[in-house]
Amino acid sequence: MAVKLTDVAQKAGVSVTTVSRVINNHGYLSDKTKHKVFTAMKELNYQPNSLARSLQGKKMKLIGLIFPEITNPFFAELIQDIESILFEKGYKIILCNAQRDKEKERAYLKMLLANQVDGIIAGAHNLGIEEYQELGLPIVSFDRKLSENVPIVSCDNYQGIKLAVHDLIQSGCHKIFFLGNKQLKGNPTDQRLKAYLNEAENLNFTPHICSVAFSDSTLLKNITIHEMLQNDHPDGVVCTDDLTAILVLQEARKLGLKVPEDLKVIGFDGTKQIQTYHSELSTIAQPINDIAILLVKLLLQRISDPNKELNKKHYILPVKLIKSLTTA
Amino acid sequence: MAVKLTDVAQKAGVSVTTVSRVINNHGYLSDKTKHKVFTAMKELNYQPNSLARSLQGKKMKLIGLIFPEITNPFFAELIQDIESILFEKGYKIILCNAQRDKEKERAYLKMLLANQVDGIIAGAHNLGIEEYQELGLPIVSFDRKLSENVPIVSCDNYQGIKLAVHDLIQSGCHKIFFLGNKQLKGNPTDQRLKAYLNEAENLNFTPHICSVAFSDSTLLKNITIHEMLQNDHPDGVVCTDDLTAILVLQEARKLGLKVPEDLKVIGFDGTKQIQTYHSELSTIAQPINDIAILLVKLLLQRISDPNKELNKKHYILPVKLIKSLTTA
DNA sequence: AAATTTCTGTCAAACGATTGACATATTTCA
DNA sequence: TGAAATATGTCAATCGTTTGACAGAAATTT
Repeated sequence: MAVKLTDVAQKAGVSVTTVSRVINNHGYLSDKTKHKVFTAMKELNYQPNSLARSLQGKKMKLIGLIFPEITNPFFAELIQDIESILFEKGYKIILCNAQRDKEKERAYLKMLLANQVDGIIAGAHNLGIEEYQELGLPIVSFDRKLSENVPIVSCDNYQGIKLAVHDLIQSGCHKIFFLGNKQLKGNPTDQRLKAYLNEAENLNFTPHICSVAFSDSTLLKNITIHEMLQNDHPDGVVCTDDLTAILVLQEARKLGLKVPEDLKVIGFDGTKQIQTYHSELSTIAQPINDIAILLVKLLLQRISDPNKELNKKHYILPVKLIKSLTTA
Repeated sequence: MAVKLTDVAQKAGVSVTTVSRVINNHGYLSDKTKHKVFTAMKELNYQPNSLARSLQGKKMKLIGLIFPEITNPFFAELIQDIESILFEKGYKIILCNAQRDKEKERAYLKMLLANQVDGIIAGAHNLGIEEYQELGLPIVSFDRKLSENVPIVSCDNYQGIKLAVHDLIQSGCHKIFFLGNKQLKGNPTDQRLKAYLNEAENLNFTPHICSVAFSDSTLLKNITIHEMLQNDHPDGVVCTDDLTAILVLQEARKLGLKVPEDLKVIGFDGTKQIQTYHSELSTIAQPINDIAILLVKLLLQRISDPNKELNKKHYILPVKLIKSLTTA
């Protein structure tokens, strides 16, 4: 059985109350007793039972993370950063993999509630707004509108695509395609398509949208991309994520298209991983670490002061164009 | 405040005991009462407090996962698979990112203990054996020897490298380098180097080891790889992971070496991600999903029957050679 | 020496749920 | 009709920890 308060008390030769007082630094305590208790705790390798503590109203120091997947390098890096920052602050994370599955996401929300998490960072894309509203828990969201009183953090999606389009135009492209999700759902990522359409108008080129859903299989995406390249002959493609952009590069290679001479591709996300292992890809880089820092900061703020009005609903962080060395 | 048992009882017009009995299906219960209670639970969106339950000796249904990083696609896919399987069985995971940091790993172990996890799946590489021994918790390990009574799951590391070496020889290579970690620490992955050395002897070629640590930075790895390619002119390289193998491909390209004509490279891991986005890479594929299934199965066995003797200490799963289309 | 401050202990209630003991009511079926 | 089975309720203890009330003891100040 695990070591408990009474064991420590016995070992230190004091009462349980005293041990509890030492741990919580509560009331008068002599250095001698404190020392006795601390050494006893160390010797027994005592860990206070978080569960029992939290029943007393103490914080669990537990945060739920809900993301659609972790194998996507963007989410992996974001999650890793969030985890590191939270660890520094004494929080642990329960990782939830919503997998584009509404039911799973719903089940996860219940579970997080049952486990008394202190708050949730939500980045999944499935559920309607309602379920999040009635949780009564501090929540912050990434790139997703959940409810009026859930702050959103996202990168400057609009500026990102604008940068991408301008870069392609400046590189001499004339037939620029937008490759990504076409559906608008009121989320910040909608700005990507909007930016493309606006810039098409501003810069006077005809918009071409090739629709692939984030959730489409690689196979399906490849077919769509293949058709686009073969039938429509774009000379520039703006993609809404790096992985899809790489598929475009691969299909282009198969078709014997020369990159960047015949075709220029720009991705979106700019993870360290893609930049390291696919440095041939130009991309719009999201400030992943800053996003992580801000998400955590906002969440901890809301945890410590849940009723405070939001000073801001939507935090938009700047993006950066990273040009590939081969395209330069 | 969160809904609790008393609220449900009040709503359903029964006693708390009855509600608890309904939830735990304990004793005699009429369908009518069950129904009343269930509807009350739904209407109030009641979630039993896991913490309070676990104080009663109930399982938390929580598993701690300790891995060195999650941005590596291999770990990302393994973690994702483990998570999915555990979710199906009603378990959640606390994700711990040990980050090659001994202190962080130690802190995590304490934290998992304090949070009353039911068991741990360990894949990190930092700590000495001692700390894991005295946890008094069901543990299973991936690719790592932790203690006599912690079962290990790994792929057939030996066979993997053997397959790789044979393939290179059959493809006509004469100067085959081993690129990976040189230190032997008594872990299953040591078999990779061992297999290489053995096969060098069996197949009569001189072994060349180029040492890069798993934890080296990409920059450092690149320098080492660059020097190896430029100074030693290998015609085949066996890598102990796919990411390093890709670095070799990239450096080779920079040096103007033709792959596979001048140089053949084989990686190790075979993640879906690398296979999708670097299909030019031959690799030894680990059966990630099977590893996940087995890890979970063994852990749950140990949780349900902690004192049962292990029938086996080390489970070795078969690997598969995946040849790239370009090399074929 | 008396008053005050500091320290430690005992005791008990609370957190939310579980569960056994026990009582009582209702139903079932010999 | 009466015994047995079924159904529900009351009450209290328990899990490990926190915390307030209260009581003394020891140390410090006046």
